[in-house]
Amino acid sequence: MAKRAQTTRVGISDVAAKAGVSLATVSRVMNGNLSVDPQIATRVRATATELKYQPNPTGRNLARGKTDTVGVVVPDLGNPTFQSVLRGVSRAAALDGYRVLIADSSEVSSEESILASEARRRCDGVVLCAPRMSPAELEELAPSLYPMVLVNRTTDATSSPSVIVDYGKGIQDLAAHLMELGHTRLAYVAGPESSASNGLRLAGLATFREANPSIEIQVLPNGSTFEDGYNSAAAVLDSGATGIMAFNDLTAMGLLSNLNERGIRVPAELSVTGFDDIPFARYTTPALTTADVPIVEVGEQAWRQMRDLLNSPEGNDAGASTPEGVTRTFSPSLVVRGSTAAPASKAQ
Amino acid sequence: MAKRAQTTRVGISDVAAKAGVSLATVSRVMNGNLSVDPQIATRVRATATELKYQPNPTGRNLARGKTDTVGVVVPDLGNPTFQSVLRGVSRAAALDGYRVLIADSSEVSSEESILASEARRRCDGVVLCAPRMSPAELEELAPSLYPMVLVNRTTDATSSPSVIVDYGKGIQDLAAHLMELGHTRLAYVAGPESSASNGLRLAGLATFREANPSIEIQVLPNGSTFEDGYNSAAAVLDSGATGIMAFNDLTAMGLLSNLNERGIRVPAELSVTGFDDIPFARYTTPALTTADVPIVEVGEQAWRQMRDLLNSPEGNDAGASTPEGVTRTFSPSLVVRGSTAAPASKAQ
DNA sequence: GTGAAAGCGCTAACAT
DNA sequence: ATGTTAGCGCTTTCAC
Repeated sequence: MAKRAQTTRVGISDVAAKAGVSLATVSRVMNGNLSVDPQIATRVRATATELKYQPNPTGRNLARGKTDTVGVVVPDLGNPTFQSVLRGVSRAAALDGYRVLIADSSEVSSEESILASEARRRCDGVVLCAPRMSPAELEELAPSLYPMVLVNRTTDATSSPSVIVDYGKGIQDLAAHLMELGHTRLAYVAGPESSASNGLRLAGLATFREANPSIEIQVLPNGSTFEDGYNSAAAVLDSGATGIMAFNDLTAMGLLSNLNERGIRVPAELSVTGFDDIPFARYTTPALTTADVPIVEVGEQAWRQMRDLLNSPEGNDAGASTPEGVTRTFSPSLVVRGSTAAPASKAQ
Repeated sequence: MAKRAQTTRVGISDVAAKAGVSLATVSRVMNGNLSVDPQIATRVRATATELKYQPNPTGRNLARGKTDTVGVVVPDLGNPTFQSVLRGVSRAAALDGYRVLIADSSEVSSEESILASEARRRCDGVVLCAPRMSPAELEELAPSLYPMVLVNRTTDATSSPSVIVDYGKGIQDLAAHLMELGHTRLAYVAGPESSASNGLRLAGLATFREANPSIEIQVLPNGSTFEDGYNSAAAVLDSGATGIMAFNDLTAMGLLSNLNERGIRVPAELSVTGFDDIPFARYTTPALTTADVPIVEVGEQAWRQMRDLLNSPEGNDAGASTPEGVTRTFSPSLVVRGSTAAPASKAQ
């Protein structure tokens, strides 16, 4: 037990005593239960205010079997994408009276499962961003994490809802844009190989290739940072392509920077596109044509899916078979700015 | 009570029964209490693993009177500064087995106090980032938030520890750098008036002025975004100053962008400095001279202060008078790059 | 070294 | 409409 050297923390019983009612009544009043005499309710509320009584959430949590908290598991809190997802979840959840507990695995993927389970135990559900986790591991983990909402991936194990960004469509839109401009030789400056969203872009390009056999698309292995983009310039120039699709805005900006130093004019000699539409994209010289990814909305939607799960009749216990296999897809939207134009001489 | 339509959640009693010991023993084993016979301990652990038993944190929290969770209150999760503080706290706290609960007031300062109190009740302590909260409100709130650590501000009410960035020193370093370069007419393109860190920069400049009466420093009211910086160009040029200190890197970059469009050469005609040293700062043209703010470290330090408070003999109850009035200050460090140089003709 | 039992602060049957 | 009471799942005295 807890024979604590307690100071003066006000508990529900203090209020009950002072207001001359039972604990249950105080509890009812505090929870807005209408079945309390208005007069008494008022008196109890006054007493609570006077005593500065604030219900202890832990006690409540234990009694109600829920915490009004949702966990958000991310591989890296330094990554703008996950920061935005987190923000989206946090704000949307707050509107429903829920809070967010963070679980940052700091890129240590071996800890991811443990972290996620831990978070799940402390919360009513988990929003999982685990792009690198193997499908097998995810499948094994999924049941114990229910209710769970997946971001940017799906799983068959449990029919957990997913919120995903259609990176494949985004890159296709970009490729189509370049094609329509008259480019016939394109190059994709790829992201990290381990990146799931890079895989999605690659798949999108494969689709595009099939539909447009006349267009050449080279894939140039690269990374995800500004510097990676900067360092890709030589390969880009060697490729002979006139339409360059960078993995994201950051690499596009790095590329732009190097190209500028070399005196290569964009978009006159080379068209360049980014991906994400980060705030800076509009301020590069020239302003960057890119695909806007509504990532905060992804977080908001993830919360909504979670809320539906939490409110579903199935209840929130582990293992149960569940109905909600919903996948919500967000499509990036093409944002045309100054970094793309018709190719210099060639086609068109 | 809770006559729940419970499914098969494994509790401590299940383990106790199956292992043929008492609840207390299982608890002791799970908590690494050495006073348990090694043989029994092993058996209990095996049973726990077999049953996939995981202690319920809520029950633990209630019994122990603590949650192993710290709340981080921020005015805006979209602001890179707070994102970094959050990240610093989260990672440092994780190393000590603590988790982070987010409270994002979404700039609604009227909710800030309530949010902070709410967070405090759910957690063992609170890291408060509330730059706009009035000193009076903070003073009133502080006692009920204990243990609390303040970021970028102090209060006298409770002697809560603070972790602050010395923006005043940073801007003075920048001014001194320009002065040493030979500039005698400086201009500070200010941030938002409501910004506390802007006030700190202003105060730093006042100090600098006193120490260096021969240097002229104009203050040009402005904002905090890239666009604000862009739009400040006219005023900057009108000022006649040759050394320009922007509120932060973003506004510096906006200014740079406009200056570039006008064909004004930096640093040949005008020297420009930023503040923060965001990752992009090194990639502008020319690369930005700025003051690096170790903001993630601020978050980490905030956690350490919190940990000290949590471990202090005073215990973590409200109202108690406490010893720790420690303020930890981080000084920005000057980062000289290409955007500053000796003035064209004038002095030197 | 181990178990029995008393809580931690609250909610929710159930009875009145 | 209100009170009584039995828990929620765990920790921790206290006695053995």
